[in-house]
Amino acid sequence: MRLKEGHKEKDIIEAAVKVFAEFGYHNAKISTIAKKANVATGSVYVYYKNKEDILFNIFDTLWQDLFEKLKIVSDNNELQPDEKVELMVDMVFEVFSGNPSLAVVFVNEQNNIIRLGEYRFNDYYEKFLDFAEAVLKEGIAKGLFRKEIDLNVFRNFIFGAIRYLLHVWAEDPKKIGIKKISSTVKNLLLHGIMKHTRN
Amino acid sequence: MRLKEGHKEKDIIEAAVKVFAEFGYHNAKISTIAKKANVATGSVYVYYKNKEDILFNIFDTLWQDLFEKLKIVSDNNELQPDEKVELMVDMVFEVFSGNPSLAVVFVNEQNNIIRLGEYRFNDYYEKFLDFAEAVLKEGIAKGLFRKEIDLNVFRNFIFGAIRYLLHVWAEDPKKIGIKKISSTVKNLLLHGIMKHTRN
DNA sequence: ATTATTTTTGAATCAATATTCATTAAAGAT
DNA sequence: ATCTTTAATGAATATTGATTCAAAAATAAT
Repeated sequence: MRLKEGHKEKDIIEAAVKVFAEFGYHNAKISTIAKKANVATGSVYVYYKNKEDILFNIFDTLWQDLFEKLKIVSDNNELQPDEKVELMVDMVFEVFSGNPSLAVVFVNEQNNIIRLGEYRFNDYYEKFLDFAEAVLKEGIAKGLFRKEIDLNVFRNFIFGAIRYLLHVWAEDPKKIGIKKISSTVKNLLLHGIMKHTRN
Repeated sequence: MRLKEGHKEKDIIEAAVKVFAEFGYHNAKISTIAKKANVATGSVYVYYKNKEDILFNIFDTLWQDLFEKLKIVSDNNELQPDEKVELMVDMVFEVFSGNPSLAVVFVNEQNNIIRLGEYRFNDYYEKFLDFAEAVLKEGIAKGLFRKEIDLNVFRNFIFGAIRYLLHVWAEDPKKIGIKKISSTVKNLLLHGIMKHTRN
């Protein structure tokens, strides 16, 4: 018997994240990924069924990570809804903060993933938005948030805004600090841009 | 002499928008576009240099349209900054309201376009964000908007949120009305989600 | 009606690259 | 040391689809 040597499986995924981020899924060559992972082209197929399987793997891991962390915030009954919103925003940025390439892939390939027809990703994604919606609902129930906000629009609004800022940040992490981004997002989300003269 | 018959040029673009929206740029076949435009495959190359030229054309037209309309709002000195924000949001949704496929392409292929290395699109895009930034600045100068908001984060925040909602709407236009979306966006943007207890 | 010019056509070409697979290498078992 | 089993390799294969181009069709001019 011979054991698999090293961390090829992980090496390949990590290389793939970088290559997908740089070239985009469709322009990323398996041979480039293999080279970056210090592995032969054929070896990629020992560990993954095909190219899309690699992408799916990246997203699976990512979503699972996001959920796990989101759930901790969501389930914490000590927190007020507005604090939850803040922590959730922080959390998302935190997940990506060490890995800009992953953020780029997450944002850019979302639609590919859905088009490839793997329904589990729709589910992940729905579940994720449900968290956002639940917090808003809780805030409204507690009389803390304004009830005129449409829940469905809200959850996509926040998702879209964050997703995009993640992308902007990831394309050039030195340009704007992730701290500055997340604090502005939280601020905008809770209070909007206007000075408040009304109740 | 023989004249070009019909509106092949336009037919091809319109078919391409639909096909790109359905399959994504990379999975869209020229032959499919040709078929949908009632034209032979080769004819596509009479009117457009190649596949990316078609995509560029779509974006060129779109950005020009967006600018033109944005400028009218931006230049109107009768309007208060908050009114401008509202009108700008309306305007963007309006541009796409008759053509969901166009919205899908706009959102999904943005990164492709940038990766294809055509710098004019970066310029379009920067200029577009500058409008948003200018309005915020004006509002702050007039004491209407809060000055803590980071301009750079703001402009990407709003762009990302709208872009994404456009996408959600376009994927299933019957699901949420575009009116409901834009009014919620305006509301969220100006006032945030919290009831206001502070100044 | 014939000719000249331009458009349209779609099958053939060509390039790119994902995937396969026969071969080689390594590790453990005997 | 030899054998067995699994891992790793990368050149060869196969597919896909963008692009080309020689031929056909349409129109206008003569």
